[in-house]
Amino acid sequence: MSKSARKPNKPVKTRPGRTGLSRPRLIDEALELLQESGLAGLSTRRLAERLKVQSPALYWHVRGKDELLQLVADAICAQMVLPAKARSPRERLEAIAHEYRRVLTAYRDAPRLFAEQPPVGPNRIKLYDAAVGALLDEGFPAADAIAMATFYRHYLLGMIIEEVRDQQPGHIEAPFSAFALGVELTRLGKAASEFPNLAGAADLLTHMSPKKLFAMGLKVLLDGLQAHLNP
Amino acid sequence: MSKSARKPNKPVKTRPGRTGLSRPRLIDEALELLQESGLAGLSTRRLAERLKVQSPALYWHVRGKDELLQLVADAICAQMVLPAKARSPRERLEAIAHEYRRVLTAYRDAPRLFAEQPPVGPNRIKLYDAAVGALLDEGFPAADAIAMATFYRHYLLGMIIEEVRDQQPGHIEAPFSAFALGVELTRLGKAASEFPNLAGAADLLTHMSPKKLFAMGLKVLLDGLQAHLNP
DNA sequence: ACCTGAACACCGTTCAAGT
DNA sequence: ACCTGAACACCGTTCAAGT
Repeated sequence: MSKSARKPNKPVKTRPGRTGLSRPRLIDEALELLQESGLAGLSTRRLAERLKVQSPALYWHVRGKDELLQLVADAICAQMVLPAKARSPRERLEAIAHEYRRVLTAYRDAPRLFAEQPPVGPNRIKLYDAAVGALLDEGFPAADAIAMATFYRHYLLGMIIEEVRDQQPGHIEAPFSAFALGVELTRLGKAASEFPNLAGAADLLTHMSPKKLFAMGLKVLLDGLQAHLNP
Repeated sequence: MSKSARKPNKPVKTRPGRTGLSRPRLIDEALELLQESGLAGLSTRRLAERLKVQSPALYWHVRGKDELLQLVADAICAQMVLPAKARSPRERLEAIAHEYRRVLTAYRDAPRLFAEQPPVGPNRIKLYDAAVGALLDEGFPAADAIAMATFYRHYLLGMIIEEVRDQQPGHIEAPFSAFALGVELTRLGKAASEFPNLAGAADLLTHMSPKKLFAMGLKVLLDGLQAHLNP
């Protein structure tokens, strides 16, 4: 994947002034840059530098940075293995969810990338289509299936964003991680008595694994869908 | 709120070199700038210009841009009216959700701001505490209540983000709006047959109001929570 | 067709210096 | 204590010009 089409030892000089730039190479290198430097480090200029090209060169292959990011997101999405249609709808929805989580946690800042960029591109649409398909097979009327697929997506994305945020070293400000919540509560100082329900929260959060949390949330969502189906 | 502490006609010259800058004034003006120019337009330099101050001056009152954004988010959060504890837990959760939606849709780019910045600050924590409180009263064990509150938050945020994205004029790329999905499907061209389940989706999405969608998603979530409580 | 050079209009932040 | 001036190290993008 990331080790594709690199220049061989003897550079294939197609023509003078030609650098062998291409959309796939852009995407490939952008993915590596994302892994190394995160979303903030993925700038057009740094990407150009990596490709040994002046940054305006990118704009011949890509409309702008947003399109580049959408292409990167779609490339990440391409790695998800969608479940076979033979399996039950609920199993499919679960499988999609876990694939989503698996792939998005594998790439640095991928959850944020997916949340920021609109779901554009064949692979992201394909994923959406798969979710809608499962919901249709579950028995939802078409309009509901589409709505539910949207909920489903946001739910997953939100949970994965939070899970990943906690993993970032130094990024302990998010008070939904055990440690950070404690920090924030003490930072807010004596007013902490205003938050009676969060008193023991910090401790409790320590004992929950992200994977279990994710599975728990998924179950809540799927049960909610089921309830909507059989009122 | 936004019309507070502005300089009167006769500027109160406290001391030479003193500009009357303060944290509340920063937050106030930042909120207005956000309304006018959106999240991308809310830069430290533009904010300084509005306050008739050199941009480094801000750094005496605020640690950096992130802290500023967190303060802004917390100020927005302060406008939410939390439900009385007398009401039933489910009613409270519904009320919180609708307040969340009401306030976040009132401020430009507020949903994105809330998603990007970690939930730090007294008002955001208070909101979190209120949700956890309702869930505890509903009968959840403490650990579950905290987990559920996290799901709840992400769910709401995700749905509101998508709803607002569609409202932005020109920002029609998100294929979860009726129009944009149609655009994207045709953009992907002949491969559209790969997405059998999305065929009529564009039309269906047209007939769903954001408010109804939001309420529907909320019901799904709350039903899911209920199912978790009574298995 | 594909890329460079130069430029434009921005960013967030630091830090010595002023008052 | 509170702010300015100057500077640093960046951004994304446009556009004429080159090959």
